[in-house]
Amino acid sequence: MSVKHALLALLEQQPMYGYQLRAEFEQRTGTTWPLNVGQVYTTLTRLERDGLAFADGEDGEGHVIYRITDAGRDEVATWFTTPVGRTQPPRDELAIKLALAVTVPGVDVGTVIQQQRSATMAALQDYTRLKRQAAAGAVPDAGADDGSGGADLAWSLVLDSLVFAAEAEIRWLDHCESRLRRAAAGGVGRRNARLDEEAPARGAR
Amino acid sequence: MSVKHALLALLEQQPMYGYQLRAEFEQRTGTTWPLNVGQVYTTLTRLERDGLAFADGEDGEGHVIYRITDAGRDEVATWFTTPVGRTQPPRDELAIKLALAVTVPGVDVGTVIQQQRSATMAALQDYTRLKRQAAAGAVPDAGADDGSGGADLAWSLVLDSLVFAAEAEIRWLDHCESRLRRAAAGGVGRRNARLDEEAPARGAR
DNA sequence: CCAGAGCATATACCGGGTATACATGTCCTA
DNA sequence: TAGGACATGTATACCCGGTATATGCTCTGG
Repeated sequence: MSVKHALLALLEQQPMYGYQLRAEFEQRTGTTWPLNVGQVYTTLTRLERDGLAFADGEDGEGHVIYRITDAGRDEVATWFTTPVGRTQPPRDELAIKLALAVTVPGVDVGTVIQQQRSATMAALQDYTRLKRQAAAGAVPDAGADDGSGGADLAWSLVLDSLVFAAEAEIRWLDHCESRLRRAAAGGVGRRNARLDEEAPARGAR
Repeated sequence: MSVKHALLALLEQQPMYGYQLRAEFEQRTGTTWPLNVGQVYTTLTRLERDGLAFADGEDGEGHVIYRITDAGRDEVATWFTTPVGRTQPPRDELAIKLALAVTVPGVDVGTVIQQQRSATMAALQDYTRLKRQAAAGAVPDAGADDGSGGADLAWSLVLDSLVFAAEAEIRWLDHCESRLRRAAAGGVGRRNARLDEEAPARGAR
């Protein structure tokens, strides 16, 4: 639901049309999560259906202008005041992959971990390179108002978020490696982590 | 695509029926990501459509047994050997929320951050509590094979992944707070972060 | 005997996300 | 100046992930 609420928050700031909403969104999140235009319009349709926004005619250039409603303003307020994530974290593909790699025989978990670490470290370098670019491109000192409304700061914070997540991923991979080594050395769970055949038939019932 | 590949990996280990696949999946990921049964069957249908698995009659109890194909085995192999995430990381709702909170006037970013930190720390405590339970429930020393096939180890690693992610989130929130404080003190971007009205009209064109 | 619970399969439905169609306007250039 | 490339702008078709629900079945306890 993040796109829906993000669009609502932008509409709260100012009435806008679809294409403009995409531009504003991407100005704040940069190249991280390019927003497909189609999704903007479908989301706007749903927002109108749910009474959170409505198309309010056209401006001078023929753009369909959307406005937020009072219900929409309430929705934005609750979105900002309600923390996210405590219920069900989104499925983590890497965690699922490793959980399967550990339990399914015939998979070399060590290689999976090593390759993933390399890829994540490469991504980390990309992020730091992007951060350098962003720092260079930013206005060194915009006295009163540079017109960006802090969009470059937001984009920088998003980048930091990716960096922190990638670093945590690498730490977790190291942690998995050492735990697997310990398990292989000790008595418990010395199977898997190497290709050993003949899995016992163990159904659910 | 993580569910699709996870089911394929399970089918590579052994032919199974739908309900059994869900049980095997949840045994490895615990209560983290409960898998809806319906998704299993729709995914199986798609797997059959794409030639990665096929329904191979019934077993004694009348269960529809699915088998993996050679193409499916290839798919699993490439899944395990190809790292994940370098292309487009999944949308992070929290990052989007904060990016919007920073750029949209009238939002108290400090409160958003503080509330989120509290919620994340609560989740962190839940995770460590679950880890204690898992450690207590695990077989202390299963000499040869406890029949779980390392499912408890996988579930424990998944939990660790959640812990690492939550810790990184908290670190990022602290980082955001200090950056915002610095921005508020310095010259650049002293707007936002406080409710100041009268946003200048700045459209995309 | 039957009410409820767990097992098992299947389908309807919605939201997220991508690709694509289509139309307009602008700008560059052969 | 005609035309091609390109950005702007809106809209729709389509697939996949995810949830809820319908429908049987078996087993068990009161």
